[in-house]
Parts: sequence; C-alpha cells; structure tokens
Amino acid sequence: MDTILTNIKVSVNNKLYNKDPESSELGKKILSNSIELINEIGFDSFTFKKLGERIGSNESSVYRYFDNKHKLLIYLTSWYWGWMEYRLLLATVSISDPKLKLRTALTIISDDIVEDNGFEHINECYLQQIIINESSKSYLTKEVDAENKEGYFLVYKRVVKRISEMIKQVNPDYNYPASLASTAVESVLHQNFLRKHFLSITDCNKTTHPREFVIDLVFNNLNK
Amino acid sequence: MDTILTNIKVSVNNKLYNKDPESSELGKKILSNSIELINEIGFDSFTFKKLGERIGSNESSVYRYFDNKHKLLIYLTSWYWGWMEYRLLLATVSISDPKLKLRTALTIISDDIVEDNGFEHINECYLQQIIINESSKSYLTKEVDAENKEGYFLVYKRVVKRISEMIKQVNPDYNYPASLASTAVESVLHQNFLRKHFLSITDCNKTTHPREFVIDLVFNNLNK
DNA sequence: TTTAAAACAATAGTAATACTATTAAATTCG
DNA sequence: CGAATTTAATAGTATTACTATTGTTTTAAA
Repeated sequence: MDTILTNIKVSVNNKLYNKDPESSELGKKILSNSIELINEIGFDSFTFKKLGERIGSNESSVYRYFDNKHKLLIYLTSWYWGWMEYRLLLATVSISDPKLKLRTALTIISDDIVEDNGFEHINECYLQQIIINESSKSYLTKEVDAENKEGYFLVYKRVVKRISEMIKQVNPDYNYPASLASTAVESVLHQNFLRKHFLSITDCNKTTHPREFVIDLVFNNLNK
Repeated sequence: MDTILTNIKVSVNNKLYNKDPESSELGKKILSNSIELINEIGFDSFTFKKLGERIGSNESSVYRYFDNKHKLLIYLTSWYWGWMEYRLLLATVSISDPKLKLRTALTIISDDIVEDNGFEHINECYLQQIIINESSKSYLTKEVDAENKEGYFLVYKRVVKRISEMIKQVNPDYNYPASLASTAVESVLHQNFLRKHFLSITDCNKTTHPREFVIDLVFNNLNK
C-alpha cells in the first residue's frame, strides 16, 4: 500500500480553503494539529487561537488557509471520505461477485482505523474519531443547501452512491438502495458512538463489532 | 386525545433547568419562542439575547430558566421524546400482536407532525424539525458522559429500549435488537434530513415516506 | 544582481457571544 | 404592614471570531 500512497493525494474541493494546506509546512502543521486538538477538546471548544498557540504560530496565519473552523471541519470530512473512497475502490475493484463486493465495501467503511499509515500529516485514527463524533455538524446547519450547491459534500455522497450501486447489483428488486446505503454508512458511525457512550441502546461492545451488525442488516434486506 | 392532554404534562429531568419554564408565563414564552426562533435561524445562530429581544424581555431573564442554550436544547429534545413515548404507549398498549405492535410503534416515531394539537406553548411541528436538524448536537459533545450520568438522555434511551423490546417480541432469535432499534430511530430522522437536503442519497421523496423504508428495513431483519 | 511584487506573520484592533454581578422593583407571606 | 423572596433590568467581563494594518521574508523578473 505504501508505494501507492506516496504517489496519490486525496483531493478536496478547493473552495474549502483559501490556500492549499498541503502546499506548505505551516499548512500541514495546521492539518495535523487541528486533528489532534479537535480530538482532545472537541470541535465546539476548538478555536483558531488555540490552534495557533499550539503550532507556535498565530491565529491570523490559520485564517489565511481556512475562512473559519466550519470549513476546516468540512475539509477534514471530505478528506476522510475521499480517502475512504480510495480504500473502497482498491479493495473492491477486482471483485466480480456482487455479494462479496458489497460485503467487502461494508467491511471497509466499518473498519476501525488503528494505524496511522500513509499520509504523513494526517493521522487517520484520530480523523476517524472526529468523523464519528463531529462530522454531522458539518451538514446540520442552515447553510447546508448553499454549501451543497458549492459541492462541499460531493465526496461523501459519492461513497454512499457507490454502495447504493453495489446494493442494486446484489438485488435489483430491492426498493430502497440509496436509503439503505445512507443508513448503513450513518449507522456505522452512530453505533460506534453508542458503544462508547450509550451502551444500553446498542448491541455493539467488546465482542460484537458495528461491522457485524451492519453487514447483517444490509444482507437481511437483500436476501429475500 | 384532547381530554387526556389537558391532564398530562410531559415531565423533563429537573436538572436541565434552574426554574421550571412551565411554571410561569415568561417560562412558557421562552419555550414557545425558542422553538420558533431555533427553527428560523438554526441552533448555531440562536442566542439568549435574540430570544430575549423577541419575547420583549432580556437576556438575563432567560438565564434564570436555563444555564445555557445547550441545556435548553436537551430540554427540548427530552420533551420531544417524552411526548413521543406517551404517544407510543397510547397507540400500542392495547395491541397484543407483536408484529402489529412494532409496526404501530415505528409508524408513530416516523409520523410527520403537521398539526400543533395539545400543548399550548409547544408547537410540535416545529419541535420535530428541530429534532431532525439539531438534536444530534445535544449529545455530540465532550460532556456527553457526564451529562448522561446526570440522566439527561434517559427519555430518549427509554424510547429506543421500548422499541428494542418490541423487536425481541417479534423475533427472540434476532441478534441485534438494541442496535436495530437505535438505527431505526436514527434513520427516521436522517432520512427526513436527506429528503430535504441530499435527495440523491435517499429513496424518500414525495411518493415514498421514511416510514415505509424503516418499516421495511426492520421487518426484513425479523422475518427470516 | 537588483528590484518589484507577492506571500507571510504578527499586532492590534472590532463586534458579537456567553455569560455574571449588582441593583432596583415587584410580589408574597407571616 | 413590613420583611423576605422573587423578578427584571443594567451594566459589566472574558472569550470568540474575525478584519485591517504593517513590517518582514521570499520569489521572480529585468
């Protein structure tokens, strides 16, 4: 995987930033440290001032890269789903059996990322925690329609659509492929949250993984 | 329904407020106007100052009822789920057939509330929109575990558990009753959001209702 | 190699937010 | 009736989320 990774770059809608954070040392520091800091103190308490202090720079330098913390969050979620799409393709492209293909895709999106392997300045484990804990905040806003028009959520929607297509391949007669796909993706994140904070309303725990539930959920709907 | 409603009051964890908003005229104005205002401008832009201006009162008067807008949001979501639990019980208590019971419960939680009937100072239609658009923000915080210990999310969890129990009644052999219940509840809200903002990743639209999808989803998992 | 432009970083600001403390007025209650 | 309590408004503070300005460094062109 490493040899491939050195040549690829996850691309993110360029309207999300003023200056490409991957293009400079400071930009990379902004990415890596914002991921760490958001994980430590949560997105709500996260400010550019705190980030500036942490990277030994200053607030206004961060503003040159991102208009505000909201756009930074959308950048991070876009990066995550862009990376996920890449992993998804890599793992499924050579599979011809529709069921195995779908099962593999669901496994990929529900993988616990435990190793930070590949992109130097992005810690994928921490980023996945941010996706679980904060990513809904990127679209649960009054500006969602305007931002959607700008294409801020394209990558996320593309991942869901790919899974939706795989669902159709397994069972062309199933009535809700898009809804099942979006529910599966959302459910992976939600069940991960629940097993950490609201254990009493999930069956996912030390012995049962969200992956098992979601794969069972999806295939129970398609094998009829 | 009306005769019953005049006698019951949805009860909310009293740690969520400093002074019971149902106990005074100003308190009721705070509830009704905050629901309207959050719907109009979104929770992120909502402030106690704007609310104070709107109700012809002032910021600090609002603070006497709620510590901060976050607690107000949890109050509103608790009220919603308390109300939902009441509707759920009322609709299902007399049903003995497990399948019909579960189907009825799923119908209740995925109902579009279009009429504001019952509680004078709470507009249930607007409140449902707030639940769809904002309620995740009530638990997606760094304080979730502490607040969970205080019992802030009990009512919500109880609703999910009730549905989980109904799932077990339909099929005691199904492995993930709690996860399926929490996914169903979450999915109703999520699909409602998607059909308004991200139409391309849902099958719910003018002709297909989230209710149909969720009922299909749940029963496809139990009828094996 | 010089010089002009551009990019960069820091300082110092501003308006708005999220509260708190104080005080004065109104209400209740013994 | 008077004291105690509750209510409401004013005026404050610290923090946040930026913006404008300025000087400094880097780059790039003549």
